[in-house]
Amino acid sequence: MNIFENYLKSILENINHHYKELGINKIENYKGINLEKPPPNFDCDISSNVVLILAKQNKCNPITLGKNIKKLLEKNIKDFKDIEIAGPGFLNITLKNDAITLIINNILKKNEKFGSQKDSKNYNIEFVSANPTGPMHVGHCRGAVFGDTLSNLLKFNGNKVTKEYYINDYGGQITNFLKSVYLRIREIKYNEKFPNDKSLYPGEYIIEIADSIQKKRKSEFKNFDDEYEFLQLEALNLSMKMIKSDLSMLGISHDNFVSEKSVVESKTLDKAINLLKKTNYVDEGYLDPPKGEEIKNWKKTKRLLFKSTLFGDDSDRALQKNDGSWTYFANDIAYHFNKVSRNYDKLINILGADHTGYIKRIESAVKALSQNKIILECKVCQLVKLFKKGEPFKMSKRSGEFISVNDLLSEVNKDSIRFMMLNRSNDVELDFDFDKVLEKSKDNPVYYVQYCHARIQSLLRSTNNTSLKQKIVKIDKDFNKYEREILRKIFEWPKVVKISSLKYEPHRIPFYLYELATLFHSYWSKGNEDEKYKFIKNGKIANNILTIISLLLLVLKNGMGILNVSLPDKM
RNA sequence: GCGCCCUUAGCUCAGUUGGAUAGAGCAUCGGUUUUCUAAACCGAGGGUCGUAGGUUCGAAUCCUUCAGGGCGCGCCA
Repeated sequence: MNIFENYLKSILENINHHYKELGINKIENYKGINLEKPPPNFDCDISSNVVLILAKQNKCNPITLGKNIKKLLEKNIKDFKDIEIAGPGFLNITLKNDAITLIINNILKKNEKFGSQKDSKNYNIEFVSANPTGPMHVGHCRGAVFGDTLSNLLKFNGNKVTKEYYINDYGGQITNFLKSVYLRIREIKYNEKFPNDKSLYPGEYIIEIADSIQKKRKSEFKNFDDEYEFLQLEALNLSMKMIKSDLSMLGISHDNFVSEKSVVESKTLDKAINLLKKTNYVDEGYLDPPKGEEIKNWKKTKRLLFKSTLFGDDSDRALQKNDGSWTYFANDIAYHFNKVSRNYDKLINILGADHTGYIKRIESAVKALSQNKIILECKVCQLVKLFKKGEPFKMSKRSGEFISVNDLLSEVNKDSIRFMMLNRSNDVELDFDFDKVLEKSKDNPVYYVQYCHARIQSLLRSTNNTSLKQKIVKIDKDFNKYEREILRKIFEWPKVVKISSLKYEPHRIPFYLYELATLFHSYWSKGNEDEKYKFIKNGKIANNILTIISLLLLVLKNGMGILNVSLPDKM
């Protein structure tokens, strides 16, 4: 039910049926022709640039062509009440009341499907994938909320989505983490001082993990290597438990957890590398040291490389380390080979800004692994900058000074966090001011949207109105200008959903909902100035307003549903 | 040195895959409540869309140049 698409179709059909009379060629190239909501200062329902595009294609005067097309469409499309030619040649279309009534009824019939795009792809979205070396911090939060909301959005459109978490439970960082736990256990048991070593994790939570493990295992903890396997099992388990609990408090749950360790231990890597060797994407070679910071133990020796320069990357990428063991990237290729073999139509990875440099090679790898059949698209969330009392607040995992999601959630609710994290394009840095979020003031846009819902519920309560489930709406009289503005905004909803999912930009949804709420609050307040705009008269709500309210509730529910932000009845 | 992202009102940011007079919030100033929720509304001021070119009926949007800011550039994960 996208009125813009529907009417665009009939307009173009009409023009193509009568192109000779219009003195133009049949339309072959539709690029750029569109229908949209007119700018606020034009009082009409739809506006289109068809004439401008066609005049260009046919090298004729837009105004003359416009007049002819206007005549044609007014005659042939019965939903159009009136067409005006404005500016350089825009068609500004006003719809008949009957047409509007029909559209509204169609929307109400669609109900929770209103705006859905009828896609049916099978997506895999990998997001969060935070190292299991500690709890989630605020920085992880953005990617988490982004990935989850994008998943909801794609599901809303009828796609199948697998939300995936890749557990980096392998490699040096994990050893350092386990060693830290081990040393904390020694600290607890033998009062040994925890060493001041940069490679270790000093955080407070390590002590908790250590304590819980040493209580569970009867052992002297005399040798790190002897305890390794047990520590690995237990400590990683505890870490993941913390992370999952944090995610769940944010309303996020993944469908699939894939462990790097299990990928490494499987034969996937051999298969993937063999395939890439056969297709000539992997070969032995030498690499020059990188241009940035100098690396001490660089050894220019022959090793297996992935030829990502074939895809436009700056350099080929090493698959083997000095000692011949596989690099992180090699393991990641195996993991993505595993993803490719699971037959998704599209893979999406949500990354933090610090991993931008990694995108080219992994996207290239997926192309190579799937013979260009499957596309991996990486979406980057820029940094979250933390502020406390207007002062920048630095945090680092190394020093253990960071604000965990858990700390945050003990003070701010999930709704505010989610809305705040999404109320900005993923391409720009996000200032996250604790004091502002904690204030629960009207500065916080989530309250503004929620309040819109609460006000509507309050209206319905005070008129004992429970019959909002009406299937067919009858319009008693013309909608007033405020109502028409709200209607036009509501008609725009499918387009917002479409663009958001097309570009993987869920932030458009909170912005849209905010604007919608503004129109409602504004209309509501008209009753303060003028009795005739009061919603409740003689204890009843007029049919037109009831209609508007039904539509608003529908869109609020669908929109906030995608964001997974609640809509309280009372505030 | 290279790659990616950003540069729009005093501040923080939207901007519909090229459209009409570039929009919000915050801040500033002024106004609205015997009332369906003031967590709200209305009004005012505030702009060389970083710079310089180009593409065309038309550019904040596309291309190129330069400048400024951020992130990254491992044979770490």
